Amino acid sequence: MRGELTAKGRATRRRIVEGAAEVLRERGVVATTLDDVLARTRTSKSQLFHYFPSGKDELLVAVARFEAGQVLADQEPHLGRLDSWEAWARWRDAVVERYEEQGDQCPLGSLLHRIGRTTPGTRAIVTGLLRTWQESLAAGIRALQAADLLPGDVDVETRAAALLAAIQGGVSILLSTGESGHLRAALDQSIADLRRDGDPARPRATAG
Amino acid sequence: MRGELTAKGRATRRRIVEGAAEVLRERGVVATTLDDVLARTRTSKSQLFHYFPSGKDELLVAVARFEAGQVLADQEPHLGRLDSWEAWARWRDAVVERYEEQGDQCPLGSLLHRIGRTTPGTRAIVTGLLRTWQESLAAGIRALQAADLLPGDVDVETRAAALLAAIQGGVSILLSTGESGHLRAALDQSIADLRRDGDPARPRATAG
DNA sequence: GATGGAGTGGACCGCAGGGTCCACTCCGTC
DNA sequence: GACGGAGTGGACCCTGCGGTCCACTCCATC
Repeated sequence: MRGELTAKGRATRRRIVEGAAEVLRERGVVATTLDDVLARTRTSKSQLFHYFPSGKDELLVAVARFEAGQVLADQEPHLGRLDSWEAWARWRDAVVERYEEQGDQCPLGSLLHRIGRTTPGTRAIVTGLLRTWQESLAAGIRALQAADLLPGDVDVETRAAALLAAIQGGVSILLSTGESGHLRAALDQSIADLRRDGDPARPRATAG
Repeated sequence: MRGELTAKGRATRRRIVEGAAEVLRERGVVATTLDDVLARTRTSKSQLFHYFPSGKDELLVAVARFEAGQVLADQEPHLGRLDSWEAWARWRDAVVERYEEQGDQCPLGSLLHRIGRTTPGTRAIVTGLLRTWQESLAAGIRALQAADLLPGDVDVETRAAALLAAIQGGVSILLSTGESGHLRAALDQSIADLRRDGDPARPRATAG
C-alpha cells in the first residue's frame, strides 16, 4: 500500500506524521489523542486510518522512525567530520545545545516506551540509530588517528561505545532532572580521557 | 492521614504498593490497570482508594518512591565500600548483573514517564536518588585517594558525575536494545580512565 | 454489648478515546 | 461525460478503565 500512494496521498501522510510529531513533543505520548493529531493536521479520522490501517500504534511507529532520523540529521554537519579536537569540541557544543533546547521531552524515548521496545520492527529503529551514531563516533576517532592526533593502538570500538553511553546517560539525566550538568561532565570527561590517549601528560579533566 | 494508619492498615497499604510494583514490572505501566493490581494483591477498589485517595497517580508515585529505594539498596553492600580497585570491580559486576537480570524493564523510568517528571514531588524522587548515588561514587573515589591509590588532585565531582552518566547511559541502551555491551564498555572504560589518573603508564582500556 | 471509626467488598457509573462505517468529493483515464 | 478508485468528512459505536458509592465487617474503647 505504501508504494501506491498518489502525490497528494504522500503529502497527506507526511503532514500527519510531522503534525503528530509536533503534538507528541508538546504534550507527550500519554496525553496525546488521535483527535489532537486530527485537529492539528486538519485531517479526519478516516484519513488517518486510511494511511495507518492498524491505528495509533502504526502511526506512532512512523513518528518514531521520523524522529530517529532527526536525531542524526541535527548533528550531521559536525558528526560527519570529527577530524580535529576543535571539531570534537564543536560537536560537543552542538549536542549539548540541542538537548538543552529540547528540555525534558524525549520524543523518541517516549514513543518507544509507549509502543514497546520488544517488537522486532520497533527495536530495529533504535538499534539502527545507535549503531549509526556509534559508527560515526568511531569514524571520528579513526580520523584523529589518521591525523596523527591519536596513536593507532586506541581501542576504537570500546571508546566509541563508552562515548555513546556517556551521551545517552547525560541526556537521560537531563530528561529526569532538567539539568545539563551531567551531559556536559560526561562529554568533557570522555573527550578529555580520549585526548589523554594521545598525550598522557595532559591534565585529567578539562575545566567545565 | 498517613500517620493515622493502624498496623493492619499499614500492612495493607504496603501490600498494595509492593504488589503494584510487581505487576508494573511485569506488564509495564501502560498495560497495567487498577484491576490488575487489585487482583494481584487480593484487595478491593475501595481499599485502594482508601489508601490512595487521588487514585492511580498517587499509587504510582508511591511505587516510584519504593522502586527508587530499591535501586540503591540492591548495590548497597558494594556501593558503601569502594576503597580498593577490587571493590570497584565487584561493584561493577553487581551493577551489570542487576541490570542484566532486570532486562528491558525500567520500573522507575516508566513510572516517572507516566506521571510526568515536571511535578515537584516527582522530580524530587529521581534527583534525590541520583544525588545519593553520585555522592556514593564520589565517596568511593575519595576512599581511593585516602588509600593512596589515586592522587589528591583528581576532579572527584566531575569523575563521579561522568561515572553516573556512564551507568545511566549503559542502562538506557540496555533497555532499548537488550544488549549489556554498552553498559560494560562504559563502566570498564570509566574505571580504567579513573585508574589511569593514579598510574598514567597503564593500558588504555581494560580488556572486556 | 453498644458505639463508631477504620478497614473491606464489589456493584455501578461516566466517559474518554480508539476504531468502524458510509456517504461524499476529486481527479485521472477511456 | 461516465467510471472507478484514491482521498476526505464526520457521525457513531463500544470497550476499557479510572473513579464513586454504599453496605458490610472487624475491633478497640467504654
